[in-house]
Amino acid sequence: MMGPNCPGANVGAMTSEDFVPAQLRRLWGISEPARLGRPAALDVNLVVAAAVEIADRDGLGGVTLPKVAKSLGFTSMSLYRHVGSKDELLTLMADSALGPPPDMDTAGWREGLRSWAFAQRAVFQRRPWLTHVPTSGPPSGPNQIAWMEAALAIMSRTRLDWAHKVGVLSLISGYVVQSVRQHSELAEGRADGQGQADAERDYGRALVRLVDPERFPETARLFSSALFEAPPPGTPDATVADADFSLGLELILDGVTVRIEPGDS
Amino acid sequence: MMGPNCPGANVGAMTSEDFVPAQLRRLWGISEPARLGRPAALDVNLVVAAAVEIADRDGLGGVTLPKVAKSLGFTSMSLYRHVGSKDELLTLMADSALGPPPDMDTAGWREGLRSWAFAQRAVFQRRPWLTHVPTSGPPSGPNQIAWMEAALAIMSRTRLDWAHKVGVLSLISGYVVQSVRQHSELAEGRADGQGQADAERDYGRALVRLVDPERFPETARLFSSALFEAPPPGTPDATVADADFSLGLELILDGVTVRIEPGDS
DNA sequence: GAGAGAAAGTATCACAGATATACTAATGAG
DNA sequence: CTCATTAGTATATCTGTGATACTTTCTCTC
Repeated sequence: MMGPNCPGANVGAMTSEDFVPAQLRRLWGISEPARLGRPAALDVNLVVAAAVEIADRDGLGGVTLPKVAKSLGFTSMSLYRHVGSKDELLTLMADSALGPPPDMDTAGWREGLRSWAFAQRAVFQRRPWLTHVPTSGPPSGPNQIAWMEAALAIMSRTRLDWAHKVGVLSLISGYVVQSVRQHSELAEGRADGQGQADAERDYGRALVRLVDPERFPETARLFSSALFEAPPPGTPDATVADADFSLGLELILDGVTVRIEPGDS
Repeated sequence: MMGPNCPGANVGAMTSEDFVPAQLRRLWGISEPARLGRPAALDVNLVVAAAVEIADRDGLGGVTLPKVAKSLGFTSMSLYRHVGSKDELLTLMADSALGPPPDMDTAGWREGLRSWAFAQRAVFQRRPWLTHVPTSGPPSGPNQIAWMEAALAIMSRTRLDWAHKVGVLSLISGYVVQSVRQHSELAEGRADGQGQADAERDYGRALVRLVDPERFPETARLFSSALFEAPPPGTPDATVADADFSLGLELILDGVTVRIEPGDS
């Protein structure tokens, strides 16, 4: 799991008071520079930046230790000196690529949460691979925490208790992830081959033949409803996607309202 | 992508009227038995069943073509005769493992959707690997369609339009997936090593030292809130998880209520 | 009642990625 | 200067996907 030569792997050397797992130290960028021995030409941030660049270009699947190393002019094994394992690299990439949250309107909780959700969605849309990074633990990177802080700040004037705040936060952030992932996976699925319109038409045609109206009456009605007819040709995909996203988000916010109702804005 | 020897790979041989992609045919179990040549000892269902069994035991990561083949007493390559690619195998597994939806209370939409969500959650909890199968397209397997039908049936007495029905459905189902995945991934993360309590204590200790109250005031308050103190020792994990799940679900249902409000039950 | 030829299953192979182990190289403390 | 310490490398193993080119075992046709 963890390379035997990782700095900080020798945990016993530290006081239990100072103990912060090596992974967390790397996540927060607090590693002692190591004053002895050969100086490092490489460091965590370099490695992570290179990996992120590759992910941006080729998706998460394109990130392999050999490729990252080559893009830096080193061998694969050199990376283990800095990141412990590929899983850890992914975690580091996720926090780094997430970046800090933008300044946000905190006037009203509803507007605040809405803009938080849209901001996060924008980040994920720019880097869809982020939604595919397996969450290997509770949020612990500095940027993840910063986003969390932003959301909590938005809800701070609210009478919600901590459990509700955390619940709302994870509901919304889960929704954002889920919705971006959905879209990006569908887009990927039809990447090689035909265009979106063709793919949808084929899908529809095939399924209409498979979905027996006796067995699946509602679904059959859905497939023959206007929803699956071609949208007016001028409509950009993004507009449709935004509408879908807003629909769910506003629904959630309505739900939140019910909990906050009697209280302040 | 698709094995060169797949039955049905020779698409040109079919009328365009009959055209249903090979993958869909396998998904719906409608492949002509092939009256010529050597009869098959293996078939899609056998392969999929074996793969599901492995996934149940070892997780999705444990599913590899060699292992599946060996468990059936064949070689890896033989599977390509029946499933086209590993990705397709995953899709087939997902639909098969999902199974048909149980009979459900359709009296009131709210109770209906609630029990739909809990039913789906139960399936996912039983097979957490299901939440990790990449969705390679819109729902198209017979079981996926059946679950969709069930949800649409529940909403059929409602005044929601199709766009809203689909929106609500995907919101809820996304929530279920997200929430089960979250839990299973966290559980996995602490699988090797210490128990849950230890892990959480370590997490808390480490983060408390990293989360500067100046920079992250709300988060710091959260960490020192009662929420992170140990729950009464008798409480089973499942109870806590159920409460978390219900919190989000009821919130969503409240949101749905707002859309249905003036209408029927 | 061959034997053509189609489909099932197999044997090998090439390749790629993760990561352990054992090396060589550079550098500052003493 | 020299040696403990740390950085990066070389090499090798193990595992997984999937390509290519067989051999086997059927049925259908002549």
